[in-house]
Amino acid sequence: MDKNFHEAVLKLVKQIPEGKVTTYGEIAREITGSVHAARAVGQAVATNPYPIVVPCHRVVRSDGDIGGYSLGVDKKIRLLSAEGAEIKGRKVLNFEQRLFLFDCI
DNA sequence: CCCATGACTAATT
DNA sequence: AAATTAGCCATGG
Repeated sequence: MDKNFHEAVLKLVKQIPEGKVTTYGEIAREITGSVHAARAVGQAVATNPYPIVVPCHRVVRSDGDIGGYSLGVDKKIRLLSAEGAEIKGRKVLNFEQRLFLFDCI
């Protein structure tokens, strides 16, 4: 198995500071260089790594939508709210402002 | 190698 | 603003 991709994703996700979020596209661009690899990124985290150990709940969609979560979207919203991120329905408020970008993409 | 699937994205209608 | 289409990538059967 080539865990390289999976591991790379987890590594980046772990770097997301509390209260901040990032998008699947950014992670994809950081690893593969293609923003369209976002699906692959989704697959990587969807296989349920270590919940909470890896803050996968800080990964949202490019348009500010929550996206999904292994433990349920509700749990994701809960966690984000607990970190100070306001959630409206399925969207993150001021999401672009809380967006955490990796070192010079 | 081919096919189907998914926590995606961008563009179009 | 919501729904559809098309593109792109890794994984598993």
